[in-house]
Amino acid sequence: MAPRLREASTLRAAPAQLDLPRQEQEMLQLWDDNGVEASSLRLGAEAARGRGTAPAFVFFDGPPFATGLPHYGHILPGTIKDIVPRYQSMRGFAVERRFGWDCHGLPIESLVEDELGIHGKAEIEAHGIAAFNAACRAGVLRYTEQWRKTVRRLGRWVDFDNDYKTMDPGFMQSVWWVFHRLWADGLVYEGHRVQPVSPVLGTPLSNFEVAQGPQERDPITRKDGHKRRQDPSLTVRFALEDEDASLWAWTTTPWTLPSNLALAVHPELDYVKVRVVETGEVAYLEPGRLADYQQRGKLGEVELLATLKGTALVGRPYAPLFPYFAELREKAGKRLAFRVVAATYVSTDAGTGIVHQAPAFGEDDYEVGRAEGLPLVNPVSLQGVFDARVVDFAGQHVKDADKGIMQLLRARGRVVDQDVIVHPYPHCYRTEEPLLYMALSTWFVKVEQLRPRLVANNEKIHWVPEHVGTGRFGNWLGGARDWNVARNRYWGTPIPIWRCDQDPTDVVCIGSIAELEQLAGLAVGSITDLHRETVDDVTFASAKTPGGVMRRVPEVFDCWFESGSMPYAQNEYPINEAKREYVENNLPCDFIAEGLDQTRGWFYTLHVLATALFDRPAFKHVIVNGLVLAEDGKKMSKRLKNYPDPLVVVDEYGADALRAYLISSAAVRAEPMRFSEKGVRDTVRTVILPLYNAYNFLVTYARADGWSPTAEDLHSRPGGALDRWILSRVVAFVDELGHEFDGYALSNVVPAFTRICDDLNNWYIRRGRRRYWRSRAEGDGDKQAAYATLYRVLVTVTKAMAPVIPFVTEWLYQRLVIDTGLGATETSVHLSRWPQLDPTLRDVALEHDVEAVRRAVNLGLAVREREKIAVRRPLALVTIASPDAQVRRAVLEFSEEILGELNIKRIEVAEDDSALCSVTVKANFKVLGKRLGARMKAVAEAIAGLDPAAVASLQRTGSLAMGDDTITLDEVLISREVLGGRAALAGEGMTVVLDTELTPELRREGLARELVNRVQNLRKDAGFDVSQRISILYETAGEVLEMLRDPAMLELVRGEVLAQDIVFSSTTLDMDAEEIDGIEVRLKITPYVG
RNA sequence: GGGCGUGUAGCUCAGUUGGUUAGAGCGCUGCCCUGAUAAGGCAGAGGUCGGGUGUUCAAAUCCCCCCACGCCCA
Repeated sequence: MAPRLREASTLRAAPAQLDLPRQEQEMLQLWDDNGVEASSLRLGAEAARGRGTAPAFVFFDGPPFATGLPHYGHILPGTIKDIVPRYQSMRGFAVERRFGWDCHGLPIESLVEDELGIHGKAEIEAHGIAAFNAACRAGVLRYTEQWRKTVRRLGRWVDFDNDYKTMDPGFMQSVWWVFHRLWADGLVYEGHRVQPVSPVLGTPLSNFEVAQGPQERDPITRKDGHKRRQDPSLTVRFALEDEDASLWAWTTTPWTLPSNLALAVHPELDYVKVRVVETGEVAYLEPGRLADYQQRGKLGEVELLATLKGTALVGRPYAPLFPYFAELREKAGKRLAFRVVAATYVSTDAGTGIVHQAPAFGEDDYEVGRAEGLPLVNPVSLQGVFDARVVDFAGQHVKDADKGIMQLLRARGRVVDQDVIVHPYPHCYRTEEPLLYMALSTWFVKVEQLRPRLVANNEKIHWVPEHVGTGRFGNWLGGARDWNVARNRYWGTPIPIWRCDQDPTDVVCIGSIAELEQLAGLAVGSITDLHRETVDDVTFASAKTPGGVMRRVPEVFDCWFESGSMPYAQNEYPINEAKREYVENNLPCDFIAEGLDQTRGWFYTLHVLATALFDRPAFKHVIVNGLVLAEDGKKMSKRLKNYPDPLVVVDEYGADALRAYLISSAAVRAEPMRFSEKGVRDTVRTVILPLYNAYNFLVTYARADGWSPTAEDLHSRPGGALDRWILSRVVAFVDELGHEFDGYALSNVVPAFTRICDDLNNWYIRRGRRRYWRSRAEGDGDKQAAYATLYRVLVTVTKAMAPVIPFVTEWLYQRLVIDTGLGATETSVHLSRWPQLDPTLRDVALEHDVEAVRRAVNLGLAVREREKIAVRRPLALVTIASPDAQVRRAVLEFSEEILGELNIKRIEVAEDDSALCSVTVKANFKVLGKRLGARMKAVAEAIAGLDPAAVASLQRTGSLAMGDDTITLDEVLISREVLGGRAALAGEGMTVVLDTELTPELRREGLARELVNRVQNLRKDAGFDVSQRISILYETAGEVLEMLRDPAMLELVRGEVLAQDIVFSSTTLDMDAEEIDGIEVRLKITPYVG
């Protein structure tokens, strides 16, 4: 097949100046102008509505909080969330990609509180829930335009127009449906949880809010903690009722003592009964703690009366410190409170080893109380004020009451020791006042009961990396606790539970708007929103309690409950009948991707709800990414400004480079990565430019030759070894890439790409260069094969990489395929199909051959380096010796490449290298160790000491008797070392020897090549086009002058540098002075004007 | 305090079921090549494999302890 030459090429000229960010902007414009993104997204949306023909690949996008700006923590998962759907689209699937917004919750409420200048329950309610929520609604989407801009600029295709918002009534109604289903299945109950309360705000705080509070680094342990504060350190005696002795207990919160209901001991620990010599008091406590009190001078001499295990104390009754709850002492004739209980959390780090229990005021206390059947006594309001039951301190703030409580106890002789302690303690993030922990009523989902199903369903999920699923997530599921889904907040989906004002046990759960309208006697369609300001006022008559009015409980949902409901709620399931089937058919979804921090967040809530509702996992494949840290290894911080703005980075280096950089990092394997701008810059050089350069080469010569690609060029089967080799490599590359994409192993993609670029640029093009320069002979089939193969390789690699680097691949595709009219019907690489190559193009043996050849070349170049012989200087002969027949064949097949790379005239191959090398033999530990075990050491020494004759025999016959053993050839490793005094090197499977003898002819040619080099440098400096013909004026002397008088050499120089004439001149002044082997050469080159 | 992960060259990371002299890319230094490249090639320097024990003929790899860092939980 002859190339069609001398016509104008259909390939557009490459731009003089490469400007990747500008090209990306042009591609964005192109996608907009041609509706490319929209068309890809439309396919997915159609599949979601049950229309369209392509099968659906279902992707769920986790909703970010709409109150922050996008940063690298979003860009990394965003890139992953773009690559996979792009790949699946090219594979022929329709991928719906709806962006989601997490609109509810504390972040926006906090912002609005700041903006309105109001804080806490009382102020918000005074302001009005309707007004407060209106402010949240108005403010929550403030950054959506910036998100859209950033996401678009990064090349992520996602549907913003058809987005979902957790504050949409349809979404919220589905959340109600989800909760109602759980309710109907008996998975919801009302219970208590000990929560931190900010008394000034009068509200419980979330963990998130607690973490916003003051954080100090402990000067000694260097651990981050809460703010340090001074608290009382009080040791109190509790009088036993069955013995004239007391139990000593320690507390830093005297205000919890009025609510004391029990004392806890560790059942396994030893306790002592002692008599204090000074006072005669008999007391129980843990001996190590006793010693501590003595050491600190708090206690004098004691007399040991007995030693006993904690279990021996369990059940013993003591007198209540205060009378307030004394009636709880017994219930139905059985001791209920004021007794010793066992608890394994009791430690000997501080206190007495006997721990005061107030079940309402501590997590551990609460659990112990629950296990022991103790009642829950909480005489403290959310404002931190004692109620009437604590008669002596009623109306006082608990922290203020501490002093009075201590005075009272001291007056009654109950205080063993009073001191102060400085310790870290959580404080309110707004008021900086200490938080109080107290048990509050809330609503729970019974997750503990679901554990076995959660674990079983997790086994169906493909986690990347695997250990997150088996380790972190799996462990978390195995120990999952019941989920507190209620929050005492305002801007959220209200919990749809209505309770009777007469009978608190009379409750109903509402599952839809229609149901509520019907119960409340409202017109169908009259409720158009579900936020608190709308539904809090909806009441109806109790069905059970005559005269009772049903009112909604005040709480809203944890916003994680909403995001976990996203698979159903984004499609308004099950109310929206049009999408019902789609939702049901596509559970679990195919793919999600988020950060490691979502293990307890979105991953978990999706999984819990999918298991509870459908007993299925929520997703099939998940990629978990790690945290993106700043270059200094610290968290990225706006305040520290320790990272560059993403949009600035993109404007400087392009989104492709940023994407390729992120996707190649450890962060796609859930490990933390350090972001560095330099890393992005290097990615331009090592990833983007190699592909562009290969393209640039093709275009340069195709245009010079007037070559244009045809559709056949994408299917031809070239005969030449070099062409067959690169096609084989491309087949391998596409296979590898497809395998990585299919396995969601994105971190391997870019390394595979750089390998194929290396093969293409540094071997295929480099070795094939001259095929493109030859004269424009008609009927030059090899030239056509060269163009066609290079073209095909570029198109294939471009398509294969399109999901990862969508801009430069589109730019190339437009030039390679669309411009040349070969684009079939699609207008974008992203609407084309993933490359599918004929697998018979793969030739593994050929790939091995080229590896051996490249090894031989490297050895040859290393010899030249060592011998200090420049590659420019031709040599006469290279000998490659190898016992491997395959290597020898490969060397002969590619002798032209070897000779060209090494600049040598002739090649010889040899089988026997024994004259060149000494052979050393070593045991192959891996093979032999398995067989010999402990005898390994001795045999290895014997093998190392074998004489050359024995080694030769082993090589010849394949085995050798050694004492009692017989070793075989594959049980040893033979290495070669070139004998001294030769220009040779031995490598894996071969020895390369150079003949360094220089004949006068070789010497002359070397000088000619030097001259060519000087002229080429001048051409480049002058900026001449590669096909520009030139005239040369020169002045020189000696050997160089002699060389130029040799017609053959003159011709060589002329041909290499495209010189029309080479003329000696001693007159021109503005010549460049060069030097070759100490001889001055003065040169002037000018464009040839024919 | 618990769970999970990480610790290997100046930097970013590979390192299979334990097995020869621990590798790659980038960076650095030197040399070289260039009729595409914002390039490329060859070589060199640079490692107590976080520390310590143990198991083994043999440990970066397996056990135990410790240290540091990260995330989540408490």
